[in-house]
Amino acid sequence: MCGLLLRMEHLNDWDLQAVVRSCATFSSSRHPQDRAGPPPGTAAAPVPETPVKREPRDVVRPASSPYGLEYLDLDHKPFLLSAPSSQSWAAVDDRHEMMISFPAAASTSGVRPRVPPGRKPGMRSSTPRPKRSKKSQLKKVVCEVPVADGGVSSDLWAWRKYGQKPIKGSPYPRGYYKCSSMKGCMARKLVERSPAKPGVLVITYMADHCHPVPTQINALAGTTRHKTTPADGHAGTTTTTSPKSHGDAHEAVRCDDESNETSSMAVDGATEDAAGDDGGEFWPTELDLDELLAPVDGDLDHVFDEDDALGRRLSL
DNA sequence: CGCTTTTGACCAGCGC
DNA sequence: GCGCTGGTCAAAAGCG
Repeated sequence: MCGLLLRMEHLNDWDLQAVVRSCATFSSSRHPQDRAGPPPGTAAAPVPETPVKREPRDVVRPASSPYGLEYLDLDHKPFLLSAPSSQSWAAVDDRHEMMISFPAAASTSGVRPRVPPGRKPGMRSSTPRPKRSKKSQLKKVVCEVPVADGGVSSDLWAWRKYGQKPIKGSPYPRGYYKCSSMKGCMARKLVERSPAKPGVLVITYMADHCHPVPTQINALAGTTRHKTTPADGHAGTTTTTSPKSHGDAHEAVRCDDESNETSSMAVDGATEDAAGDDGGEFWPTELDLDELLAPVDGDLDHVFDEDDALGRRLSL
């Protein structure tokens, strides 16, 4: 890969950490020595006052936030980061892209408030869902990851699939995932194959997590599935939060074609395993962006030159 | 037993 | 206003 492409636009108050963390994760997990240091992470992950309580949108995270977002030009035009192909991340051979888009009108979280559980059949009308934010206003982060990448670009979070829909114009269905790391977490992600590039998975993250990155793999998840549905680019969803293998993150990363079909926890678990190396701390949270971006530092000029081309890449 | 995925139905936004 | 489409819910079934 090495091409960690990071594109951001319309940055405002949305919590980017989860997203950034997501992308940071794969790179760090791919790069043993880079994350040799103590996961940085630790406590940096903002711990919500209550597990399910969302952090107020207007809360400004300290500049010293885990990923040092201050490195990013959050207030200006979109930019993108990419690592030179000469990168030492030999294991990563494909390009990852990420686009963060924010609506001018920060629709709260971009995702409607959680609907009280227990909706009864036929009672939907009695418990109207809050109006869904306009699609155009959803705050999204889009990552393109090569299918062959095994979903490494996935994240530390545990996701539970809650739906799948065929998408018009695309031969591949789109899978809908919610964060299952913690109940009440509104984080979601959509996974689908790019119609134009079947070898690329487009992962769209929406909303942010209301909890720190799970250290030990998700307590809520307990199963691992490996299914294959060759036809659609989505099935094969692998959900995993295997509570084992802490410390073998890299070996644990699956790259076989099957597991990488979709998001997943197989990968997530792998990265989580990495987190486990530190003894239960939220490792990624303090991942220093310097470290993360070090590989691309010298190439930013080059990257910016490509901005134009990238601007054409993803549009939601 | 607790979690997941699957799947059909419902709901709401958007375009015409 | 209507139809299409995408997003979500929740029951059912499967897995460890």
